[in-house]
Amino acid sequence: MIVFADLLPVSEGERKRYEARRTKLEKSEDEVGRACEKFAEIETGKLLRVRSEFMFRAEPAELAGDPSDRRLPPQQDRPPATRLPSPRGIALKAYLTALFVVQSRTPGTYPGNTLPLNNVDTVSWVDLIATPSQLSRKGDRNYVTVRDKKVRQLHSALDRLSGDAFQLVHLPNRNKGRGKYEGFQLLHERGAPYGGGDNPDRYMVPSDQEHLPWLPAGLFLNGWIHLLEDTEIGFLLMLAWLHARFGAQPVFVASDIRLRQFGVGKDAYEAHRMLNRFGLVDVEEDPNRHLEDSRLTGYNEGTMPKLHRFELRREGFNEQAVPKIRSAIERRLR
DNA sequence: GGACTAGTTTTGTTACGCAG
DNA sequence: CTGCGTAACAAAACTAGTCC
Repeated sequence: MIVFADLLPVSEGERKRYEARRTKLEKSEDEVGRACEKFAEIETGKLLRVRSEFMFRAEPAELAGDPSDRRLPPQQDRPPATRLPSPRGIALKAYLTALFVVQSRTPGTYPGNTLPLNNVDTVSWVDLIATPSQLSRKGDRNYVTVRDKKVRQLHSALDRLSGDAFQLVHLPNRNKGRGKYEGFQLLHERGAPYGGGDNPDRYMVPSDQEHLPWLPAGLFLNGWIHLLEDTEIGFLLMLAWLHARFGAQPVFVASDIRLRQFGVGKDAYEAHRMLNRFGLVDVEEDPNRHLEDSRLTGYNEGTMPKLHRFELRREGFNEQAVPKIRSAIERRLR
């Protein structure tokens, strides 16, 4: 694959970011492989379908302060897909993973949760996640295993997902002395209402008639979910929504909609470059971008915007994430 | 106005050890 | 298995530039 950005020299900061990412890849690698094997042992959906409310809010969020700042609306005003990301949390990944697993059930039903959280005798939720966690030991005893760390990360993610701020998960055993996370139940993708209040609906497997944004099963089966950053997943979900709305053609978003309805800020928007390197997104520059006219007229006038256009490369997910990401990084650092 | 880059600050999860 | 306090840390968020 030819990536023209590869011809530009690598700056020091960029080199550092790529090296950090490679280190993380190396730490995660084995776990990713194991998770892929476990996915193969259970029933999952044929692809990941996500209801619109998860990544898009129909009613644009208010922007505080000077609108020309192009700042993101505050966390609580963004849709779940862009509110969930956190420095080292796995809440977004855990929720999407649960959706994917549960979508193997009959459409139109409220799916039960049949997997244990952590049981060595059978495939468990903890087997389906992979993180860069390493075995740590003090002297030669008293060590914390990778599995223990993953269980904690999962607990923390479920705490966050079930909190008032999100309401994407219900913990029926919350008040039990032990096993408070066992049997967690999914709630509707909209999560907590923007104005406050409760999310009353349990998660229902979408019917085949519902026309929903979707991502390929390879996101999970080939290990991408563990290795993409939350911002990159958020960007992919935005593209999936745009394709659901506008069909299989290059899509673009005006910044006002990107910020107020998708909650995708400048940094998350930059994710497109990495995703392009990984072969997951095609990027097309607007041919009219360098027109003399520097004044921008409204997007609704049918004028050509000077925006990049994107297209999901869904076939990209058919590749194994680990070697693909590694080669993209190597190619850049060479 | 938008794409893009670099550098800095903020954020809040995670790691960790230990205790119950 | 669960809870707690602390510190480390990575990613997000922000600031401030350039260029067209």
